Amino acid sequence: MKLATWNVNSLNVRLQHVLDWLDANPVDALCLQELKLPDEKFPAEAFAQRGYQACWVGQKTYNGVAIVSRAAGVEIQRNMPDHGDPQSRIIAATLPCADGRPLRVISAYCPNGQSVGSDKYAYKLDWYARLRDWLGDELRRYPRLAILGDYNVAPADEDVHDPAAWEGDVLVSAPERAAFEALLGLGLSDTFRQFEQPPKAFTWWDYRRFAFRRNAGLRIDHILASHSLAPQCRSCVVDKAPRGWDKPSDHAPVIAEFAIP
DNA sequence: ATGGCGTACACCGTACGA
Repeated sequence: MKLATWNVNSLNVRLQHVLDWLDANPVDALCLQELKLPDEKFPAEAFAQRGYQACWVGQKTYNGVAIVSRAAGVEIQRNMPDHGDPQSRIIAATLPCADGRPLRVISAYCPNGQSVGSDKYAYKLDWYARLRDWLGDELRRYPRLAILGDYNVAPADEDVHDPAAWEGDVLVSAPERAAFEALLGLGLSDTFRQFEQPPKAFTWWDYRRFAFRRNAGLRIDHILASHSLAPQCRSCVVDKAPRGWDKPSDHAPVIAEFAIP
């Protein structure tokens, strides 16, 4: 069972990249973020032609998340319940597994936060607190759970190309890292760190200043697995290739493989 | 200190991302 996540920075612009990537990487489920399109513009037919189902929650211009999967998802949850928040950042679905135990998959686009101390930063921390509360409920209902997405947090200095330059800045500030750690405290594992990894492994590189060429990136896209799923994780890797394609997303996909049927 | 690049909407400059 292979699960992947990719912030595509507009599915309108990146659809061909996603389809090409799926042809080469036929994962069981791909979580997408930053669709930047309304529900009625989601290209469900393009995925169906390749044997993929999808569920999504869109939004004009901003945000928007989806789960594209071989098997149809059930118990689909769009946004956190009682969220009272117009931003489309969460979708969850239950996928069947051959061993009869369901797998809960969540695609998450966590807020960026703009700058420390801004209104958007306060929204980010509040959103993380709501995510933690709701995830606690989800974990009780679905012990086998994976939450994949763009967390907009680099958890540790080794996830930052230049920790001194980024010190205290948005994406690495102590309150943001604490909010991320609080998710792990629910009983989730950062699957990437379950394995030996090359140094300077990142998932996002700024479009400006040749950041990708200089590998001046951050690791902000993560695959978290519950304690009943994490021991089955066999690998977690970043696929840097699409970041080098023509007109790329600024994020690269992350893929985790699990030893479940 | 700023903007640098890309996307969306459409006010063809401004908001936003990370």
